[in-house]
Amino acid sequence: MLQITLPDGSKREFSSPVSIIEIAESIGPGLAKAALAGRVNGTLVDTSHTVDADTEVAIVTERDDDGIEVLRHSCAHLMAQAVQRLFPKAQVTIGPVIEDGFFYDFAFERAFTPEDLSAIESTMNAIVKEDLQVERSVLARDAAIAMFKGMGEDYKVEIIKSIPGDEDLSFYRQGEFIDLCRGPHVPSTGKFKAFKLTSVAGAYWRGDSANEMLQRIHGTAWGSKQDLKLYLQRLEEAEKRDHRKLGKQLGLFHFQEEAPGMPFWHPKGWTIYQVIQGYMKQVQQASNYQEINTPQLVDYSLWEKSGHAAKFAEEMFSVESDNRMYAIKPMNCPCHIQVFNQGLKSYRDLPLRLAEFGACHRYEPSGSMHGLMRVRSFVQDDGHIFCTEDQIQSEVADFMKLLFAVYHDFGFDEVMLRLSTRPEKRVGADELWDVAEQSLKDALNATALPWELVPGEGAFYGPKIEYSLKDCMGRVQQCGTIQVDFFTPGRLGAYYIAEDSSRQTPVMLHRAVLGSFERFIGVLIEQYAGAMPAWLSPQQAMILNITDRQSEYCQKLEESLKNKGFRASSDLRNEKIGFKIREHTLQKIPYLLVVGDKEVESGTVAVRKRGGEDLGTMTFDDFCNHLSQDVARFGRSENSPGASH
RNA sequence: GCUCGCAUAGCUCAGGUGGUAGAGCACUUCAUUGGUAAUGAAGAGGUCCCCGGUUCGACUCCGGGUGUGAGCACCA
Repeated sequence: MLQITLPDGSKREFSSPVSIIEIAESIGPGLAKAALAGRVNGTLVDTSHTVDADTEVAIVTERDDDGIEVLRHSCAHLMAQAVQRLFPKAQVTIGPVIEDGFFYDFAFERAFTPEDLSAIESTMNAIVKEDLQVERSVLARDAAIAMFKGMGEDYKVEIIKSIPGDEDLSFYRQGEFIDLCRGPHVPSTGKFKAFKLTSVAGAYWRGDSANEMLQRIHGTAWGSKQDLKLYLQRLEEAEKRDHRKLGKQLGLFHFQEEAPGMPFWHPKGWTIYQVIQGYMKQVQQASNYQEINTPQLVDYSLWEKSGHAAKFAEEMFSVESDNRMYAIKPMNCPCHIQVFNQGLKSYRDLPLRLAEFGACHRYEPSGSMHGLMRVRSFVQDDGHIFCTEDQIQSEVADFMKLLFAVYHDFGFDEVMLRLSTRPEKRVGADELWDVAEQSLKDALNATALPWELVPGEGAFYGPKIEYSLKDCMGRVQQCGTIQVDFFTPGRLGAYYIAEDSSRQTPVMLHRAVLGSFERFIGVLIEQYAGAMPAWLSPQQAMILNITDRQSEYCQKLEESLKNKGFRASSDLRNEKIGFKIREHTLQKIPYLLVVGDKEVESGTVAVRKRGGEDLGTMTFDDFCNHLSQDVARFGRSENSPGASH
């Protein structure tokens, strides 16, 4: 007797070993039809999987996240099958599930075209109609290699050879198509209801740019047509929030051919920039940073000493003048050490915190540039803390507190934390790396927040914590960072006099909260879809007259608002009020003040918000109070607690 | 940097088998002074990204650049 426990706690008995699909059938034909996979003691399996012991079993359908995942993975196989039907010469490589979809990489003599994509999609639909059974089988490594060799699938052979161990490998066959795969997969190709191929692009074999380029086809798959539609709508919405598009529409900045990757900031965009910078100045002052400023051009020899030239020469802009080579600074740290080095430092001076809104230039690879998110000229809210080893812990903790308070003010409460550890190419002794990595781990664990370990991704001089926000397309944008560096200060001759009057090398913490103003503003634009919170809005209030009779009154209002420190202007054009409201609403100005004869007479303003909400008529003072409160709230949501700094 | 695509008015975009181009919005002028998302009329506006080649003739075809988009690689 076999006892199966279902997720609701109910138990079913079977007289002999039983498959997942049979269990589903015993519950109901509807469930059997919907079954995509099973979960046995938490492990996902095919519906054909046989259970031969007392255990917990769940039937996985499209309503399960796991079910969708299986569906997407199987959809990648479906696509590969279609590709090989249409293009028998195409070789398959890998086809994993990703967020919202899947991709599959093919080796083919030419690139796939959009026309190819629709042909592939049609063939996929045909295969769905054929409702082919998906069958799992197991082969020994040697047999598997022989099989793929016979099929001319060189990449699969290479994949198998690179799989460690010598266990047997599982395969999935549907019709004429067979693929190496761990599974599980849907029971038949008839299970797909909603999928779409979205794009084709190049991708390197094994993610290595030294290798040949494959053709990657991206697709998305969902449990229902409705879900697919919602997903496509979500993509469209995200596109409308694209900061590049909004930057143009709202007149914030532009790029042009003569300065690739270097933004030209317009008055409105620069206002946002300046407000953020002013805010950061205050925050850093309150946290005992001292602001400095260092040169834009520095002799190349300094970058050689620091080790940057050896690693980043290709990405540095340089200038020759009077037979001397300068680099346009790609980063600020070596310069900050020069400031530290002026005058003899005592242990009593530590921790010494230097901050700079440092303009940097890097020759980023052309294909990596992306609006404001990745640029060649940018300004970091950079800071370096010179301290002793004992002080690392508390400095990192203080920095994290500062960072979360700032993000909270900007309306970001979800932050992704990652710890990147020693890379292959690095400087310094491993014992020091041990200390540096451990201190960051301790700091992360002290927060009780989840964090991800990314081995090998640290800077060449030290490990780092990265703080990332998501942009509207779901792309993760790294903003803040803190890095522990035991090496650069020593390379550049920094030292302090310790208690025992010995010379000691300080530890340097590199840190940035926003990362760069450029990227952070890009993320903000997308977060708010261009409708910046009042404190950041380039224009906070626009005064609109209805006829020329109110012009003088409007100008007085504008002046009063400006005197109170608000960013206000008036639109006195001879246009209808509906026209002006439309225009300024599209420009996402938070408050529109409508003034007609009635308002002039009573000394009031009629207040309309950019979302269309009518706050009614109020006195000028009441409006000023309202706006003040809105500005003081920063980007924090209405009911969230106040700032902690 | 790599693969593929794209580049036409200030903006968003049409367009043509190779005979130098159009719309809407914006802009300018005139009329209109209108109470919460587009008043009407007229006018002006283009080296069709750049450099070569083919051709009687190139915005269109070919080659090479540059910029840009998606993805990959890179990211101090």
